[in-house]
Amino acid sequence: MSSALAIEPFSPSAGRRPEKTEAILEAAGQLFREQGYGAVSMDQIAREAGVSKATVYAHFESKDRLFATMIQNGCSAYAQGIMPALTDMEDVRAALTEIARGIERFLLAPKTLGIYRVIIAEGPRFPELVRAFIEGGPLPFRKMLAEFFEAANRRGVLSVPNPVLAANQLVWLVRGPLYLERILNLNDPIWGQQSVDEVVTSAVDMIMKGYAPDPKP
Amino acid sequence: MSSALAIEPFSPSAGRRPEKTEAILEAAGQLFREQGYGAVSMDQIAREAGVSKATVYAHFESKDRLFATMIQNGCSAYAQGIMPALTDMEDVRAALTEIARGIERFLLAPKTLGIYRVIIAEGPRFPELVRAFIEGGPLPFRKMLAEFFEAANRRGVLSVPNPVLAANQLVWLVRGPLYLERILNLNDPIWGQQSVDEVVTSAVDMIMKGYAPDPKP
DNA sequence: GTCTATATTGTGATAGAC
DNA sequence: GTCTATCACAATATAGAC
Repeated sequence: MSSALAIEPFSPSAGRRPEKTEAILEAAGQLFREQGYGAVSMDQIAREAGVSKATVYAHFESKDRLFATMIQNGCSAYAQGIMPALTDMEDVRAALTEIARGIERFLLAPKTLGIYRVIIAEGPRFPELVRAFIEGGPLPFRKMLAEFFEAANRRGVLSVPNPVLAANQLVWLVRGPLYLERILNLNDPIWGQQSVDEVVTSAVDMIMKGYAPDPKP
Repeated sequence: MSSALAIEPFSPSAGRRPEKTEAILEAAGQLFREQGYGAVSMDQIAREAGVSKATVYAHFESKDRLFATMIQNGCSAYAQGIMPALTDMEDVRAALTEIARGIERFLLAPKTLGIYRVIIAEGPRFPELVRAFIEGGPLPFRKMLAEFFEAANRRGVLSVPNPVLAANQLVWLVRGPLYLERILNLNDPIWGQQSVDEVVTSAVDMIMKGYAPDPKP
């Protein structure tokens, strides 16, 4: 219920077994992502982690803090999982396609969506956690993407007046058409007639055409 | 906890005061949208609606059913709120801009986002409710948009190979860049340098360029 | 630190008077 | 139908033995 959450686990990890911390964190992460914060009890987490409830409380001061730590873990994975997408930039279309595939692979993965689901659900109750999440994941990625567009702009291979906006557009051209059915956990597609490949290809196409450099006058 | 939820309130509304039903529904809606399902108690709802808890149970069989009815209410508003966007179609750019503004106005409004927040949060626990939500809101709107693109395609003013995909792209080109900061209830913008007008204008531009008809050979 | 057993508070739901 | 008062239970959190 406290609204001031520190980020780290207990400060001095005196004597606590790191393997148990890990097990608890993993169990909590899976359960929270699958069922949400309110639907998961500390008993379930303890059972799933193979420890007693008292042990959970020995490692994490409260359910809130356990939740916060779990989200932080997800942010690290987030940043690391998508960064290596930017390698070459000779062929813009190829680079964009590579990035788009990275977006699909990571931003629409079940684990990532699980984190989004719970952050969206509990965000209003954990404002500073939301802030940390944004700055640990979406923001650095968006910055990186914007820099890509700026570079392309400087080279004259694209004409991008607002790189930040372009970054968001690329992200959502890929993520958007598949977002609802995935974040809502629907088994069969809502709209039909949209393969992942088509979404990716069309998104890249859209960016290429929308930001094509002006023809020489 | 039951997973089989009928949609309507109690079947025969024998003697129950509709004004109280309305008050309960409104209070529940506001609380659920603001705080989520798990964080809101029946006591709060009763207090906010100005009735006793027993009265709430006289009108709605359970918390689940109250939740379901509230979501259904939102779907009606959803469908009605965005449909009138399609009036003229002489000027495609003007029509698209009109639609884009409608998307911004409705899909990013606090009330709509509140419904999305709670549907995303509790979706896994209420599969048939999610289904009803999709079919009551997003799906008919997407169909309507797809028909617009088909018509534009037939007239030759746009060249749209996959109208359903194009519909999703337009929706998310407008919604995406503003989505995170709004659904997470952030007071100040995350990315900066993105006005609503710029997002709308750029989205329409993107669609126009991406689906411009081929020049005559 | 880790366990079993327990204290305590919250909540969903109901019984009975009017 | 609507209220007050209450039940039954589940969940967070802790005490005390080892």
